[in-house]
Amino acid sequence: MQLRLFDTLTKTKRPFVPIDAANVRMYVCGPTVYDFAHIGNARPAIVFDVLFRLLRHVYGAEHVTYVRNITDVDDKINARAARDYPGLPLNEAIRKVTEETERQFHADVDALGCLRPTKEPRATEHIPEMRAIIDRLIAEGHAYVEQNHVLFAVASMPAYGQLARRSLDEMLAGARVDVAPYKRDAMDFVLWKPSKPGEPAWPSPAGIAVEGRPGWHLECSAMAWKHLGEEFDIHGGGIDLVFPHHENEIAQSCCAFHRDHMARTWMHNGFLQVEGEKMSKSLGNFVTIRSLLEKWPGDVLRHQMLMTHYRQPLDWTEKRAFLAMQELDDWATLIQSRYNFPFEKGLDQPVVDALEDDLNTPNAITILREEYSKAKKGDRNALASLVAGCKLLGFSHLDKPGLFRTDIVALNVSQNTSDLGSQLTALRAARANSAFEIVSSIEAELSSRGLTVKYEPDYRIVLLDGDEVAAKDKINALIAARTAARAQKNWAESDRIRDELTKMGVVLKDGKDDSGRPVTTWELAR
RNA sequence: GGCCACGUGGCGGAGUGGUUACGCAGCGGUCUGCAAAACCGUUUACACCAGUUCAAUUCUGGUCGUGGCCUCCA
Repeated sequence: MQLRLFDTLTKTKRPFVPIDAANVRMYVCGPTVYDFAHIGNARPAIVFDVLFRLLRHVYGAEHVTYVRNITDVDDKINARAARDYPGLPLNEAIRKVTEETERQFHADVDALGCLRPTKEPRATEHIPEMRAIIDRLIAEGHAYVEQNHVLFAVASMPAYGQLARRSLDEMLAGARVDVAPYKRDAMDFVLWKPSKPGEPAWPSPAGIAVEGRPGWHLECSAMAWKHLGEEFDIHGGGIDLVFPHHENEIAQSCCAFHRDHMARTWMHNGFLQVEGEKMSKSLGNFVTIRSLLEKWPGDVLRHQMLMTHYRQPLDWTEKRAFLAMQELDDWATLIQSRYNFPFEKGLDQPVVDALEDDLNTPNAITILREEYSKAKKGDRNALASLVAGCKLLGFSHLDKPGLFRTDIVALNVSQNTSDLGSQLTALRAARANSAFEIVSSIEAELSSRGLTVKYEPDYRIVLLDGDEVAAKDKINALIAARTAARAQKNWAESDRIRDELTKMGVVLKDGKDDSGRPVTTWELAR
């Protein structure tokens, strides 16, 4: 099957043909580094990571270049720097803010299982490229200088508005913003603007006396040009970037380089809501990736994202996260019990086919469910396909036992085990993400309740309010007593013992071994 | 106000001009002393109204609802 992608510019799903199959080039708009990334930011990171993995699979890992920029010059960064480091010179404070935020961003997307892009250019390292683009645009009448600003003249580009599918007339009719006095046309946008005193500043283009800094849209044109060339294959980002950001990138790059296209394919992921509401600071539901990673393993958040097609709207809910965790837990439990890592054969073509159909991850997951079902019945090939498919989708912790499971042993029945469940979930996620401060704080709280946390070699976490060996002995003794009672058909005693174990958080499963003899196994309640 | 998406069974979520999506939950069954687990089977759907068509959940128009962009928020 041939890779097909939906292109926002033409609004069609069509075969993807790279300009150069030996170097497939993709650009995705990255974060502006001034604050923790929120769950909405996680969506493009994960979506385009899957595309990156797919492209690497199809064209070879060494034949794909994925560039995701870091915007490190921005008004909000300046404001944050001034707020957080009032004592420092602004430029130094800005550096602290951007470095810290970038570090945090990387930790977050790493935990979500995203591969690092091939290149992560920073805007401030591409001022010469931006200046070069500005010079070209001015020389050719696509941009003009006015009151120390450089502005792009949208009237100079007939195709302006093509991506967003709105004409200049429509935009002017719908405009709700006062037009800045230095603009010739209401829709003209800033390529360069003067810096305020103390702000980051670079020498301005000819005709401007004061130093200045670039406009946001220009940064991406410059970085894409530098690292991917004048024209490349795929440009991605959130759907809210279509206008004006991507529209303006197209205007800048196409006019500067005399190209009909900046990118051959434009891809946009749908918007994300949280618990049915728009995420906003004013509503108090601004959810950071970091805060979710304290409760859920990164793979669970990834699975939850991929359950929905990337172009659909997605509602992030706790309930859905739980579904995602339950399914991954089932898969991981099966894989760990039967699979010898690192065995990496058996990638299932239907999974690849699903992804090649405009990144249809929900269908890919459906196929993995079929493989899971077959693997449960002993099909080794299906098991290998499940593992390989999970790997292609970027699930990175399915080989770590117990990662998704909550294990409780509360020997003292007075403990409230339902509360312990959420504590253990948080503890497990924190360990998975190396958030050791959080681990310590949870351990301390549990300790204050007289509970000891034990980390089993098989990654299970066991909570004890007594001696561990004694706990297991007690469980085994109770099971043995129950087995004896059952042998004598003393059902009352058998059920009494089972109830006692249930109160301890131990769930019994009666089965038979290979030779047909009755065997009772137990697991800890979820 | 202008432009653009989305609206599928209890929940999540694909897809298609006529044919079982799938997962969770539910229900029934098998197995179990009972229960749990496991396995098998299975009910419920395409927001509303009109149109095109032999046939529409799928195409077209309208209505309602939700959301996005037009304010350097993915």
